[in-house]
Formats: sequence, structure tokens, C-alpha cells
Amino acid sequence: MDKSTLAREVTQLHAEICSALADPRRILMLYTLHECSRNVGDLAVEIGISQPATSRHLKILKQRGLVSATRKGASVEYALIDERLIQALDLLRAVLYDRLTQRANLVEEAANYTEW
Amino acid sequence: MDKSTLAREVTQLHAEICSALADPRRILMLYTLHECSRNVGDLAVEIGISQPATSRHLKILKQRGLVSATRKGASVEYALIDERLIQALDLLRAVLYDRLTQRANLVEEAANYTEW
DNA sequence: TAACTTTATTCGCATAACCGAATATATTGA
DNA sequence: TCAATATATTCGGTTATGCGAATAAAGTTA
Repeated sequence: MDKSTLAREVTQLHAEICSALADPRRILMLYTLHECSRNVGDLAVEIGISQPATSRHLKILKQRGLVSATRKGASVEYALIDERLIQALDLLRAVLYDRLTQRANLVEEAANYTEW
Repeated sequence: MDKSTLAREVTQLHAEICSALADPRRILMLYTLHECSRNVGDLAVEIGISQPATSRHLKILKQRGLVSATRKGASVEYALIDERLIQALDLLRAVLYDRLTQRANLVEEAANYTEW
């Protein structure tokens, strides 16, 4: 594998990590697991989705190396792998907030905007 | 709109930003635009994809508020909106590198692994 | 206006992602 | 082993995303 092929592979993996983040439930899961590790059932209740859906989302996060899974008796405890995932999410959220704030200011300034 | 509805909306937008990052070409575009702003044609050459594909990817990045577009005569110059997007991408790439390095070390340590 | 350059969009299609429902697997404890 | 609990997977169908090819639209210059 030559250098540019390697770079392409890494960028592909980079995109796969991002696509693991590209779902609101999975983002909530990561923030929730950042508080503390949890098993599937508790996480399902916390996020408000079904057990199979929770399990499938966790599988995706695990495949991409974002969470770890440890069996604890009958249940499986999932944990956030790396604090930097939260840092990255926070940065993106900050960009988002700036965008919303900016838009809100425009609305204030121009009262003829009735919806946005 | 109540508080939890708002939170859900924001998380949805958060996920939409992440999904804008969930493609290797778009990641390359953001890193490329971080060097300097470019028009569509130059970016297409740099990334190595067609002009229509480039335009479509840029449309997605623009819709999600990640790049800006400024017409400069016949061409349109695209620019990165926010440095923090690169910081976020770098953090995710660092997590990825750690994962790859860790895996490589395991391979070194256990010579009976022939593929990974 | 006509020819040219640059960018954006549409169309038809293929693939990937996601869901609910049902079911399978794993673990514990009686 | 059997019942109960916890987790994971499969199935079928829907929606979202991506592409190339063709075409439209916008801007420039003669």
C-alpha cells in the first residue's frame, strides 16, 4: 500500500467515525456515557428508544471504536472510549450555536422575518 | 416549543453537522479549504472528483453552515466558516490514530495474528 | 447577442442506513 | 434443566445518500 492509498484509507476511517456521530440518538448516547458507563437497558430508558434500537446503535459505536463493551454478568456495560470524542462534539455544537445565534440576531434586527 | 423539544432540535442539527462530515471527500474539502479558499473547479481538481460531484458536496457543507460561498465573477469561492471544524476533525483523527496504533502494537506483541 | 467559462441542478438508478417486529443468544438463579 | 432477564440479530420494507450523464443557469467577453 503506497502513501496516498494509506492516506485515503485513513480518511475513509475518519469519515466512518463521523458517520457514527451522524445520528442524534448516538450523540445522546455518547454524552450519556460520558457521565458514567451504563448497560443497554438503562441507556435505552435514558435515551427513550427501544432495546433493539439501542443495541444496534451501540454496535455501530463499538465497531467504529467509540465505545467499549464489558460483560457484567447478564448485562453488558458500555463505556466511552475517549474523552476527545466529547471535546469534538462540543466544538461542533459550539459552531452550531454560533450559527443559530447569528441567525437569531438577524431576526432581531430585521423584524420582517416572521419565521426561521 | 418546550425545553426538551428545543434540546431535541439542537441535537438533530448537531447530528446533521456530523453527517456533513461523514464523507471522505467532504473531509478533504474542509482540510483543503482550511489552507485557503477556493472555487469549485480548483477544489474538484484538488480532491480528484468531478465538477458536479464537487458542487453537490459543497452544497451539503453550505446547507449545514460549514462553508460559505462568495461569487467572484464567473466563479464561486468557497471558504471554511470556522476553524473549530478543523479542531474537531483533528480530535477525531487523533482518536482514530490511537486506535490504529493500539491495534498495530497488539499485532507486534502477538505474532500469531496474521491479519487485522 | 453569441460564444465561452464556471457552477448548479435534474434524472434514473444503485447502495447504504434505519426502523419495528419477531426471534435468537447469553447469563443467572431456582 | 427450566424460567426469567438482558442483549443481539435477522427480516422485510422504507427512506436517505451517492453517482454519472446530461442539461440548465449564471457570468464574462467579444
